[in-house]
Amino acid sequence: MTNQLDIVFGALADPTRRAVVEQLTRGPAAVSALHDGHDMALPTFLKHLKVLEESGLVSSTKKGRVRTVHIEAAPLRVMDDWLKRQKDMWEGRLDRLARLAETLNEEDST
Amino acid sequence: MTNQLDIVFGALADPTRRAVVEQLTRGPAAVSALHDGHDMALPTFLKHLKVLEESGLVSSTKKGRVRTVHIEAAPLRVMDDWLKRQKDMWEGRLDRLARLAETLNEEDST
DNA sequence: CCAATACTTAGCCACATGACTAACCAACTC
DNA sequence: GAGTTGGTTAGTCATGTGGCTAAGTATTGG
Repeated sequence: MTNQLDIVFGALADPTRRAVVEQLTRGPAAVSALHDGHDMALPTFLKHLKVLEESGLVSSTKKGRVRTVHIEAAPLRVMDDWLKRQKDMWEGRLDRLARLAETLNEEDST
Repeated sequence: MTNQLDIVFGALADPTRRAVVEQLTRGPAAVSALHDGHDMALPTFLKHLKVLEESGLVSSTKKGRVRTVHIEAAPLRVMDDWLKRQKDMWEGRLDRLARLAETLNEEDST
């Protein structure tokens, strides 16, 4: 039962990978350009890219010897939806509590 | 450089822990109540709770022998902000691209 | 006070993850 | 066509993660 959310949240639970996503929101980039500024060996970096790609957060195409990577919006939306659901449920509960408190208050003063 | 986002995303990259968060949006609950329905040994489950608590997503208080767990909104907001930033940047870029395309089109037809 | 309840601690194990080096392949460039 | 550039594959290693059992502590109910 390995949910897509597992993989997407997991992919973003790493500063290198989040940095790549942030960078890609400014436009597609080649692997080596993305690698610049990250102080780690290229194969290590490539593994991070692979994790991102398998999560669906990113896709890539190769032309000649250059692989270009671009961001994909869908998984971000899936996460956003999940977060929104939790927020709505939580706030709904707070509302109900507030109403309940008021009801009790009224009964108290009558 | 271990960011809070690392820990929060990491905490939610597990179905058991997400289920706990979902359950807690419906109100606080005792450890054993949360454990019900999760097919794993209690110590294992407790480790998940510890991860959630260390991420700040959840806090708990003990009264007598019962520990009650409640959700905390702040970390969810931090994540939401990060996601929103990415979305805004990404959509901003798409807008700029669209404008650019139009400009090129005009130049094309003049 | 004895037993059941509700965690808690300790210790073990298998597998996943993030890092590295070394060596390789495939395309441009001169 | 020889060398450089851009990426890939393979293999190793240390540490982290998620699971377990067994045994312990501290309330609470009878």
